[in-house]
Amino acid sequence: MEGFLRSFMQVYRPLVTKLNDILAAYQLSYSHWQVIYYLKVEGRSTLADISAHYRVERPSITRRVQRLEELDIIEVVPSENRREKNIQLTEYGNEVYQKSRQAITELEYSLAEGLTKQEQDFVRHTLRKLQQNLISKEGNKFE
Amino acid sequence: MEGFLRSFMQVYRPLVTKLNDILAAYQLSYSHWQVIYYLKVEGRSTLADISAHYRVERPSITRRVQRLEELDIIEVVPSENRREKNIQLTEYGNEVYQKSRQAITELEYSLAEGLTKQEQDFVRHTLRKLQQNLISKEGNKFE
DNA sequence: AGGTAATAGTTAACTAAGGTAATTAAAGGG
DNA sequence: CCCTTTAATTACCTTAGTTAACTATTACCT
Repeated sequence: MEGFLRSFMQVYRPLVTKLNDILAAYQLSYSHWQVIYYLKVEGRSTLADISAHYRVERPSITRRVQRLEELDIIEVVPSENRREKNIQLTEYGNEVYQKSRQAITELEYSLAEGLTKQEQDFVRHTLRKLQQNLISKEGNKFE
Repeated sequence: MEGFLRSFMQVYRPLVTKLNDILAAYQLSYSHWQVIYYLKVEGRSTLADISAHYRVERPSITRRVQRLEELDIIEVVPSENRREKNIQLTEYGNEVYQKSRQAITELEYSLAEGLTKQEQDFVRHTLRKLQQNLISKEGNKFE
C-alpha cells in the first residue's frame, strides 16, 4: 500500500476545490453540502445526529447550520425535547439540493471517465473498507 | 461512481488526523511532510519546484518552509541564481524523515488490512487515474 | 420531590491550511 | 539600459476544524 497516502492526499485538494466551485453558486461549500445531503436522506434531524454521523465536533456543525439558516436553506421545527434543535430542509433548500445534486453527479461521472463499471464498484467498496479500518483504530469518541 | 465523493471525503479527515498525530512528534503536520518527502526524493530544490509539484500556491510553500527552517529540518544552500532559494534536508531533517517514514508506512499497512495485494495495486492505480481526470479538467494554471 | 449528572447547543479562542493581491529583488531580453 | 518576467515574501482573507467553558434542559436516582 506504499504510496497510497500520497496519491490519496493529492486527489483530495483538487476534488474539494471542484466541489466548492459548484456550491459557490449558492454561497456554500462542501461542508454545508454534507448537512443538506444528510437532511435530504434522513429528514428532520438534530445537530447531534449530524455531528455523530460525520464525526465532526458539534461547534463545527453549529456553524454550518447557522450559515444554512441565514440562507433559508434549512428551518428549525419545534421539538418535544426543548434541549434539542430539530432542523429540516426548506422548499428552497430542496431546490438547492436538486440543482447541486445534478452538478455533483456530473462531476462524479467525469471523474469516473476511463474506469470500468467494475472498477468503479471496486473503488467504492475499497474506500468503505479503508474508512472502517480507520475508524476501528480510533479512540472512537463518537461511540 | 455515485457516492464516490461521499466515501472519499469521509476517509479524508480521519486520515489526515492520523498523519498529523504522527508528525506532531516533531511539531509538524502533513503539509510539512510533503516538503520533507519532496526534498528526500528530489534533493536540493527551490520553493517554486515544490509549489509546482504539489500544485499549491507559493505563499503556502513559503510558510511550510519557514516552519521547517525554524525547526532546523531544512537549510538554505547558496545558489547561482540569487533570486531562487535552494533548500535541502539537514542531517536532523533526514532523521525526522526516517522516523516519520516508519510510522507512516505502518499506518499504510494498517489501512491495507483486509485488502489483497491486487486490491491494493488497484486502489493506487485508480487514484492516479482520478488525479489525472481532475487535473486535465482544470484551468491548469500550473502548466 | 430534589439534587446531581448527563446532554444539546452555543460561544470564544486557537490551529491548520489554503488562496489572492501587492511588494521586493533579481534576471533576462530586446 | 529599460521593461518584463520570475522567485520569494508579506499582508489579509476564507474555510474548517478543535478544545474549553457556559447555558439550558432533561434524565436519573435516592
